[in-house]
Amino acid sequence: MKWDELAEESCSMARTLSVIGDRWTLLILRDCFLGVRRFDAFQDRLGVTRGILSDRLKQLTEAGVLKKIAYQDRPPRHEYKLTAKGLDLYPVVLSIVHWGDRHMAGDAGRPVLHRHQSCGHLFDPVLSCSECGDPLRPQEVDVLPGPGRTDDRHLPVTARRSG
Amino acid sequence: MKWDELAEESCSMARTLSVIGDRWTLLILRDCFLGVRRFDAFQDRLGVTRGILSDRLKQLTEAGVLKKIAYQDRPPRHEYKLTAKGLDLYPVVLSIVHWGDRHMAGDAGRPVLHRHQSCGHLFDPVLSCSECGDPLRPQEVDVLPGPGRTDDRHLPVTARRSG
DNA sequence: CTGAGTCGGTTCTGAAATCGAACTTAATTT
DNA sequence: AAATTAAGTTCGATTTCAGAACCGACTCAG
Repeated sequence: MKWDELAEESCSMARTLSVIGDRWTLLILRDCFLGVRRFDAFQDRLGVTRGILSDRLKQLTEAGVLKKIAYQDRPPRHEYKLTAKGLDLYPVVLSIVHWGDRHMAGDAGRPVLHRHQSCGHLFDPVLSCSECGDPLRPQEVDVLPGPGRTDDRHLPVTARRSG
Repeated sequence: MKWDELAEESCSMARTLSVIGDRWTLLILRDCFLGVRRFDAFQDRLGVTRGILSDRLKQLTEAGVLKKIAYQDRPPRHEYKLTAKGLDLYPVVLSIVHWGDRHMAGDAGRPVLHRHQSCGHLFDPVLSCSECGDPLRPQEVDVLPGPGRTDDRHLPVTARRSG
């Protein structure tokens, strides 16, 4: 399967991965959320080759996750900023960071801490139910066919016993 | 930068991506959460080549995300199951799916729906603060150096003005 | 007891992606 | 005039991936 075929799958995960399912892309997004905006700044921080960086920034821009904003005209220069669509990736990024904090931090502890401005506390992110507010656990979630389903390859195995 | 170097970075995101930062790995994990357990079942559902699948399952097992469990002896056969460490990736997987639901679903709507058993409602996942319970927004989160930090390449740009 | 099928892989070759380094273009600074 | 900055592009060498065939241990049907 190729990257552009991924986007056609009847699965929201596959479609999302067609945009962000690459390690450099996700590291670029991490830096975006940390306030990095310029080509050379990404390159210095990430250590990625310029060719790859150029390609990934173009893809993210075409996908509507980043937008190019000019900050001077002669010579033309611009910076990359997260769109609303890109800002919506915050839960993805923070969930990934949090798993690393819990399971990949060495004895020295986690490399960064997060503080919630509105309550003032250091916190961990928790994924919870929009309806009742309780934390979500995989055993307590049913996966059902939705209106946009075109095949049942991505339903749970327990829901496909008829075939 | 190579994959094994990623694991040494002073950044929880980079460390996590050294384990799951690959599109096939994440699709394998999606299927794990949907109840897929066996090599050929993964191969049928994903359309991945057997060589890649073999490699990724080995990596996930070595990383402690999956464990091999024998279900018969002659010939030796086993299945792959999520460990506790693997189950902790649920917020990552669900956040990715949810972003796809919001931003990549076509006119037909999302391919699958999620129902929370304990409250009975169809829901969206929300990332919230462990301390006050409010939804987290990137503008309201401060990133601070933690005890395990070994350099400041992964701090926000605003926290590095001294250098 | 032969032949097909199952399961969990490995091996092979050509195609594609990535790496590192150098080069380009337009403008400013020394 | 020469160096520097910013945002890329280009190029050859290396690495990874895709697609297909093959393998080994066993079971089952005839």
